[in-house]
Amino acid sequence: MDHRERRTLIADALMRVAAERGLEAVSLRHVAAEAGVSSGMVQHYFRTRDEMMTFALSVVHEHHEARIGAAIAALGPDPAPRALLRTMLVELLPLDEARRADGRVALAFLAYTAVRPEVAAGLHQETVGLLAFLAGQIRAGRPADRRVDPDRAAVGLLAIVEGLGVYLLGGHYPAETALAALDAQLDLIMGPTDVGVGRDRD
Amino acid sequence: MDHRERRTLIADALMRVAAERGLEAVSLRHVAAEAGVSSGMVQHYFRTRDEMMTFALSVVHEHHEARIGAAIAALGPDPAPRALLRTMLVELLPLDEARRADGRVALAFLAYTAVRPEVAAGLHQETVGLLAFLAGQIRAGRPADRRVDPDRAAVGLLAIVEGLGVYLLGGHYPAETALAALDAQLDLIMGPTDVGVGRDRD
DNA sequence: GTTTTTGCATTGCAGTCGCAATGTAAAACG
DNA sequence: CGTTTTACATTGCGACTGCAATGCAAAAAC
Repeated sequence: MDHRERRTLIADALMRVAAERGLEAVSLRHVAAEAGVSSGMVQHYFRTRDEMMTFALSVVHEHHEARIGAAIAALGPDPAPRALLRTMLVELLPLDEARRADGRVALAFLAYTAVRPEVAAGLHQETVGLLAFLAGQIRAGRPADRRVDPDRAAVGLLAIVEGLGVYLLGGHYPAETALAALDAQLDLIMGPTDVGVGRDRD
Repeated sequence: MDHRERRTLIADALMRVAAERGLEAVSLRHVAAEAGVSSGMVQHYFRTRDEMMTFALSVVHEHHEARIGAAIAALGPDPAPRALLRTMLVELLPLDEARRADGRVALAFLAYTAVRPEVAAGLHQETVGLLAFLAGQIRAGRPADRRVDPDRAAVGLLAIVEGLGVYLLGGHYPAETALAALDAQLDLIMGPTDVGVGRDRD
């Protein structure tokens, strides 16, 4: 079993602890117990707690990307921009328990990095990439009569998803409300859809 | 000096600690030191740490409402719905250091309550009230030709502000980007404005 | 073979934590 | 007046923290 794999195993345990009891309950001993290993081993793979946290953050990042990639792949080749966007963004919402767990961890890390700006560089990169992709899809799928700036719309769309995620995690709304809001936003940006989205391009 | 006032004083110190070093640095001793009092006094006013946290959360909530109230009051009587909305929502964005500090605390509490659902009831109430107000303003200010559902639009608008706030706190974008996205969203919901309408501040 | 390195486990330590217990001075009260 | 209550301050304790140090068996290198 190689180094990276072990670290990931530990980071997964960290995320389970964080999802259940919050980041402040993440200690070397708790993580070790959750992973079913000795705390010495955790220390062997991460020399400091911060190193462990940073690595776990990168794992969250990978989960994120993997989820998006899988959702896109499941759409088949050449998906309509609107369908692609919706699929991606819905995937980012914490609608089931698995994504809720990831979401709680991500939220906790958000608060964590807000006070440790030096760790947040990776998150920043991810945001920029996502934004560019969203803007591209909006540009491709927006009807000609709409005067929306794709870049601004992308920022707004991503912010909506983030915000909805936060409110969902807080249990402030049910899933349908969030989905309705997301669809309404897509309508606003890309025009209301008829049946058979994006089939009628010329 | 009365009970409530003392508690608020301590809660303010708590928020300063939380804004600078995160909620995990909030301990009885740190808060006491920051407030310039003995830790025994803190304990006298809050029997447990959780009680202190919960009270501080309610103070954050009050700050929030006070800020919004002041912003609205500053607009004078009978403001245009769009201007009112924009003023309110801009006020919620962490654009200066004071609001950034509040925002960091709010974000930390968000992560905190995500794992302690029993504490989050107050936040829920606030959200519901805000949503109803936003929906009312959208309904009042939306041009007749737009087919937007005010309730969904309100959810979206609030989510955008929350999301933008999160990204601003993370330093992922500059203030102008967030403001541009907010204005673009208001354009989408309420129709594009002519030059000079509510576009000229902050 | 021996030696060195690797991969972990165990132990220990200084520091911090929440919180209870206790002390004390002033205020309120009868 | 004495007594009780309030408003703090101080001390202490057991639990927990990150982390260094050390131990130790197996693998790798020589």
